[in-house]
Formats: sequence, structure tokens, C-alpha cells
Amino acid sequence: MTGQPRLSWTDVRDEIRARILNRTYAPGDKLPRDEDIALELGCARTTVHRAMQELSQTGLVERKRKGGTQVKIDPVTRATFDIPITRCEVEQRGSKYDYQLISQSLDDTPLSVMARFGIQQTVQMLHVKALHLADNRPYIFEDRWVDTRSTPDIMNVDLKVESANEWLVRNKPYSRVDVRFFAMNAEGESAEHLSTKAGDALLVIERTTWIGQDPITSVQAVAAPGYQLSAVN
Amino acid sequence: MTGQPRLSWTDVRDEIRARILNRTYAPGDKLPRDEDIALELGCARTTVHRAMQELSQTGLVERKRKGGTQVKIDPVTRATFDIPITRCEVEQRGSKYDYQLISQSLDDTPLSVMARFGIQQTVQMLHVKALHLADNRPYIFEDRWVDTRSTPDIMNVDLKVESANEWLVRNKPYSRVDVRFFAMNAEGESAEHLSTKAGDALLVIERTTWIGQDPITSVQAVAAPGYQLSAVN
DNA sequence: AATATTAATATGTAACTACTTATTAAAGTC
DNA sequence: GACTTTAATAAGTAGTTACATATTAATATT
Repeated sequence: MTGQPRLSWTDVRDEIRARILNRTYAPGDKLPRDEDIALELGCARTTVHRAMQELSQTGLVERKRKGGTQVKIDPVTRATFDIPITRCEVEQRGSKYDYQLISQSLDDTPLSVMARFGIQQTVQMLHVKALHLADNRPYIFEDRWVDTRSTPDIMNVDLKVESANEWLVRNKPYSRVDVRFFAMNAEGESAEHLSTKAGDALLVIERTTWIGQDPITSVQAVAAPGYQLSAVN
Repeated sequence: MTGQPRLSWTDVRDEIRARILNRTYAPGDKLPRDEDIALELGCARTTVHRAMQELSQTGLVERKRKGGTQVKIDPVTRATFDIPITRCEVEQRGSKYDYQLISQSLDDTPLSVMARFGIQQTVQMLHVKALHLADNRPYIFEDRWVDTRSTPDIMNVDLKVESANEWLVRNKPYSRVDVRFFAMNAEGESAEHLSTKAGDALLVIERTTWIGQDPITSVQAVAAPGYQLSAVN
């Protein structure tokens, strides 16, 4: 009749979140102690604690020992994005995936790439340009640098067959990643490969990965016009 | 001598993550039972369980009852972005924040806005255009629609003084948000207000919020040229 | 042999206990 | 009054027990 006799920590999380949403607990307010909330809702303190951990992680509340729990004053919109292997992304949409290697060479890293990796000295890296296609239309043009010191095996991969994108994700785990988004105008190469006219606004997803302190790869994935990236949930 | 006598769940999480990174557990592999890992590391099953919850949430492993834990085959890059109140973002950078209301009117929602909200019928909403400045330079141009049915109070706010961005975040909690990024070419209005030339590639952050089923607001925040959005952590 | 039933298994969850740790407030000291 | 010490407090963490639940494997039934 009365539903679950027990409250799960997700129930408690949702209840507290609801109270924050309806201003029972307003931004800046101090919440009751975990124990009092537990008492009120009829569950154990551990259950409330688990709920609070989640709310704290998503940035809705702030917790301090002894200080208690406080609703964040300036709530931020926190959005999570999944950046899958491009092939998976294309196939997910129900499109046919194709891949073309454009070029592959050992080049000295320009300043821009050194800056991304946070390194001071120029080094030779594998420089790969490739095109991902969805239903025979250009989808993403990627311009990638791979550090052959941390990832020598990449030299044995036939990048005409398997994309560096896919090989790296599957075979080269990273311990740190930097992801950023920005817009750029299509020019020469990107315009040509994405079959668009120069000047078109393109979304760029730049990803740089390290294993420990060592650079692995840095890629600028330039999406075809109209590409939208939307948050999960 | 031997460090902590006890392992915290974050320690266990880091250990398991490290093993996945160094291919002790490779993609697709089945991990040992929680209990066996607990036994091996010398901690309780609950501790391993808490660690696994986190790894499962971040998409590194997949867990199934009875089926056990498996390392994800196609790992995705999961990135989290914080989208703060624009004023906070500007002040965080150490810049001076200013705000200008450009226009404010009650307009019928065009198809594009109806699509964002997922509504079929045109309704009148408050249509606000405003400019956020950093150190007296255009920073973000926002084009916003606010549903006055769910948010009548917005009509009493002096938007020349307080930005809709800030007022809404502080006073109108939402239960669902859609966030998406894309690139657009500067044209007429956006070019003019951002003091850039038409055609420049601009990053657009589009956010739509609901409370329950009811639309609250949908905003296109068009960032000035050069704007980059980078993931937390 | 195909199907239904039962048992085994690994994760999911909550309660309770016991202890730790950071921080604040109060008391004591110079 | 300014400083130090002490106590109180509330969250943080780990362990143990107990049970729930989903899924697979084994067994029994037709």
C-alpha cells in the first residue's frame, strides 16, 4: 500500500533534489544534518550520506566536515557529453560508415600542438589526416598528432584500413584527457575534405591525451556543417 | 611504513582503473567477483562495490547481476562541462563584467523555438536579446525565449539591470535541461553585437529547460570569436 | 527433446556499528 | 584582549550482517 517500506539512496537523492528545486532548501541555505534527514525520512544516515555524495558530485550542494551541507549559491549547468569512436557514432545514427586516410607523415610538432601537450621542445610525431564519412558524405575531418615515443606500435598499424581514432581508443588507454570545443571557419584543407565552401562555420572537438606525463595523441576533429553535439540525459 | 592500513573506496577505484589502463583487465574482459577483489586487496566487498559504482557511472565498466563486471569494449570519452552564470565566468577570468539589454518583447514562438521545447502550438513568450561583456568587449550575445506561463514573475524583473540569465538560474530551478553545441556563421545581428565581421565562425551554446513538462526558457548563447569551452578536470 | 521448475550465483541495497577527521566553538592561559 | 588548548560536532569512511533481485545453470517434468 505505502509503496516500498525502505527508501533507497536514489529515493533520498531525488527527494532532496526536489526540495532544492521547490525551494524548501533555497540556494545558500544550510540543510539539516544527515542524521536529522535520516530520522525524518525514516532511513539510516548512510543512506542519506550516499545520496548527498551524488548531489555534491553533480554540484547541487556543497559539503564540509562539521560545516554541514549547503545548497550551492551559484548553481552551474553541468552537462556530460559522450564522445564515442566515430564509427560507432555514425552507425548509431543508422548510417553507413566509411573512412579514408588522407595523409600520414612524420613531422615536427608546430607550436600550437606543443602548447596542447604542454611540452617546450619540438619533437617528431606521426601526423595523420583522415576523413570519416557517413552515407558517403563527409562527416568528420580529423587532423591528428601521435607521439611515437609513448605509442611506437602505431607505426605498425595500417592506417589505410583502421583509423587511428579507433586503434588508439582500443589499444592505448590514457590517464588524462583534455577536451575542448570551439568554432572555426572552413579553410583550404578542411573545406576541401568536408566538401563545403570556405568560410562555413565548423564545430571543432579537440582532444589531447596523456599517459602519466607522456603525450599520446592530440586530435582536432572538424565536423561537417550542421553538426550538433548534445549532452547525454 | 606500509602506508594506510585501510583502503578507501577511492583507492580501490584507482587501483581497478589502473589495471584497466595497463591492460591487466583488457576491454571486453570479465573482472573477478567483487568479493574476490575485496579478498585480494584486503578490504570489504562494500568498498569494492562503491568503487565499481563509480567506474560503472563513468562508463569504464559494465555491471550486471550474476553476469559480473566487464570492461567496456568501446570506451567512450566522457567529458563534463560546467556552464556557469556568465557573470561568474567573466569574473572568474579576472575580467570586468558588464551587461546590456538589447531588446525585450512578447513574440510568437517561431518553429525553431517550438522544436526546441517540443511543443506543437505557437505561444507568446518573452523574447529577450542581451549582450554580456568582458572588459568592455563583447563576450556572449544571448537570444532567449522565456515561457511566461511557467515563469510569470519574469515580467516583474527589470532586465535592464539584472540579466535574464542570472535571474533564471537563481530563481527558476529546472527539472530537465537540454544542452547542445554547434557552430554558426556570424550574421546581421550577432555580427553587429559581437563587433565581428559577418561570416566569422562562432560557437553557440543552446540550452533549453523545463520544469516537469512545462517549458521555462531556451537560449542560444553566441560566443565571441575565439571562445573555447573546455571540460572540467 | 522441449519446457517448466528449482537452485546457485554475483551484484544491489540498507541497516547498524565503530571509528576517523576537519572544523568550529568554548574554555583556559598568558 | 590576544593567543592557545580543549571539547564538541557533523561529515567521511570501513566493516559486518542481512536480505533483495536478476540472471544463469542445473534439474525435473511433460
